[in-house]
Amino acid sequence: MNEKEIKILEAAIEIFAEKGFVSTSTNEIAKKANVAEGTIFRYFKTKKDLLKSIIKPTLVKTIAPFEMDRFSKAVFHLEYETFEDFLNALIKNRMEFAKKNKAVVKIIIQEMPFQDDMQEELKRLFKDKMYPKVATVLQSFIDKGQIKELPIPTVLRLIISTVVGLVISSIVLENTPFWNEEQETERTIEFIKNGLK
Amino acid sequence: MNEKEIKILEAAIEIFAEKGFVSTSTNEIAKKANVAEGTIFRYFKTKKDLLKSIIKPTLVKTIAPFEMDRFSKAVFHLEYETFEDFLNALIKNRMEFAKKNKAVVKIIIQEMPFQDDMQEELKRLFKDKMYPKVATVLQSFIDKGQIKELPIPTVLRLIISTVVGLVISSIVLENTPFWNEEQETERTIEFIKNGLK
Amino acid sequence: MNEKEIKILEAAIEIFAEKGFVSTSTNEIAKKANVAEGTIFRYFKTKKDLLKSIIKPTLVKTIAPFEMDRFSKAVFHLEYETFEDFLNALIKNRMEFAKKNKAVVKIIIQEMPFQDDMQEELKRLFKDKMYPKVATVLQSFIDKGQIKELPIPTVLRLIISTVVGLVISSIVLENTPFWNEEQETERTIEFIKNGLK
Amino acid sequence: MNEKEIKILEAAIEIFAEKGFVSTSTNEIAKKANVAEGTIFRYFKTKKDLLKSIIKPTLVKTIAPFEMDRFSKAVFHLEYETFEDFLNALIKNRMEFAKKNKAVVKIIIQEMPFQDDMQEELKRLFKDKMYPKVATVLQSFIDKGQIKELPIPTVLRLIISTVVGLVISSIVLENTPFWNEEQETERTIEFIKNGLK
DNA sequence: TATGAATGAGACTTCATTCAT
DNA sequence: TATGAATGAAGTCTCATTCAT
Repeated sequence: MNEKEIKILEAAIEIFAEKGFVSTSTNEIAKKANVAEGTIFRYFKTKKDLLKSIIKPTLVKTIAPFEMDRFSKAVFHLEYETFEDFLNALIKNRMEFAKKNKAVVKIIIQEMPFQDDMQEELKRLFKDKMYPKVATVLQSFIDKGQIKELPIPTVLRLIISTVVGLVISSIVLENTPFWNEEQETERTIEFIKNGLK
Repeated sequence: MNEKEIKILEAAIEIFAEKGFVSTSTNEIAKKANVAEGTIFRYFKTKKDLLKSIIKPTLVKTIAPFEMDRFSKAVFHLEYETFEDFLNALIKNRMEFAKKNKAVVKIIIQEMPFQDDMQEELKRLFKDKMYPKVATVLQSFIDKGQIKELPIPTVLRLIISTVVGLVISSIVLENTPFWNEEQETERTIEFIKNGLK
Repeated sequence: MNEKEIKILEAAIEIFAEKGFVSTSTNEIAKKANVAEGTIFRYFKTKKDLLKSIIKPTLVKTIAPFEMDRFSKAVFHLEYETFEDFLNALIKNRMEFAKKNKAVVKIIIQEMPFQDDMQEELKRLFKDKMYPKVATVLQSFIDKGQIKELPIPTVLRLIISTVVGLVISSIVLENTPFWNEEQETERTIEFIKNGLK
Repeated sequence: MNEKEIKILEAAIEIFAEKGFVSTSTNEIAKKANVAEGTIFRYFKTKKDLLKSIIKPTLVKTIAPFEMDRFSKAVFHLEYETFEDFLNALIKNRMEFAKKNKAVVKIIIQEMPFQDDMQEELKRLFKDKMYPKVATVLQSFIDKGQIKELPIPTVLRLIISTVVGLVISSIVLENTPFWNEEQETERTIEFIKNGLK
């Protein structure tokens, strides 16, 4: 990927995250990226296209691990004897990812509700790639009696709510004296584990 | 409040929720409200002002109960012997409110990150009106041994994450066969209760 | 029709005729019309729309007479004993119209080849409204032996070519010493009459 | 002439004819010609220059014959006893040329009204090279009594109108069942001949 | 010689806001 | 009080042209 293209993407990510997609002008992006406004449109057909080019890779990388072997080994390998080990691996991995991609994650959360086409894609990715694998693993823990007998979607909802809450808190409170990330992560894992026991 | 003013607010709420604040034109609002575009600016100095007029009352109503006696009686009265009873009252009350104000809640969630002045106000409201009361109640449950020894902010974060997740699921999945609200509410309460035990 | 709307139309007609549709900027039109650029778009949704609003009425007025009674009386009434009388009425009437609408006629001739939708409409108008009536009249002159036995489309092509040539010459050479309109019109009528005898 | 230059010219002719000069982008031409956009500007200083390079040779070739010996022999040689023979030679020759250069002829007709410099050149060519020769020939037919006593410009206007009408019809209706070229050419010659008798 | 990335002027269009009625 | 025509700033995007490679 071209150097200017990268600079444009970086500038766009930063400003989109700060002011939102619609409130960001291409002129502003160009200035921050140190390119001419026209240059943006050489690399991205439209402004919307630029947004997609930002969101899609991160979306894919968010979901993708669930279908890859290495991650499977890291997170979903059934050798994990306990639900707690699984939660540990899952949360730490996703937390790290979210913090590395803080700005893009913010953009995704904020713009997704207005981007119907991307919503569709996200749903598809989730249903086809992520859900089946996660469901299998969770079911195995239910079978082993480590999680209470609940519908998988309910279990998933509760886990996701809590983890997303953790991620957002971590992003918002990062670098404040109120936030001890390791400790809060431990507590969150404990909370979920007990909540589902 | 004038009839036209109400019609403008209603129209704005509906469109803001659907398309977002920036992507909604005052012309569109005027048409839906059946008033002239100029009329909007008679009641609301600017478009941003209209947004504030929508968000603020709901924000206040979201927080206000925590300082009012009747709600205090309903939710925070220390006569609640158990944490479960408290959670029950809290969640059901907030769920009902969120669903009654679905559109405005959506607007608040989506626009708040970009409205620094309102963020400030929200923080103030939270810190001054809501947090002290909630903290007291939660502390009382900790003292009684119904909740684990954890910092109040952590407890609050975990509860709020889970409840917000419930509210969003309820709004998104409302009227689909996948969603049995009463059941999911019960399960969520159970989850929090056990998670914090 | 509003005064500003008229001023915009007049300005657009003048500049379109001079520089062509694509080479005319809305900014230029606005300046000539003494309105703000945005005002143009209150009255005409797009620039293309403005073009249509210019072309269509003239197109209709060009064709319309052929279906109206008063003009029929003037041009097509079968009381015209001779083909020459008919030609006289036709040519003088159309010449006058073309000169009154010089600029718009120029625009139509120049832009029509690139406006597929209008071409379609023109074809329809011609086939449904104009051709049938003209064909009837021409046939009657053939039957009376005043015109040679030729296919109607051929007759029409020859007449139209010659008349359009006259109109263009008249527009181009107007106000030059080389042009004596009355004389040239007479000669053209004579030319057609003899050519088809 | 370089191979790339030719490919550029060919591509430009095709697209100019289809979409018009202003609506054609150099990028589009480059793609169709299979060259880089910059290459266009190596051979033609500006886009306008490219247009001129297309129009000029055809314009010259349109006029040139009138000053060349071989054509003079073919068309203007005074050995032609009759006006009809002359018309025959003229029309068939010009029809063939127009059809061979259909696209460029279309471009000339459409762009000439907006290109003042080329208009000037065309006028000059016409006045200096074409008119004198044609006038001489036409005068000879008038003298022989084969054409009515009319001013030469008028005669020329009537002939040109009719022939241009024939050429356009031929281009537009080419390959439709409505068009029998040979027949229509004969009828047109007959029309002019009788019209001027 | 040929390329094509980069430019920035300028195109069309939208929209919050004003103000005469 | 209510209107809606008018504004013009600002937005997205296109394109002929340049220039380093």
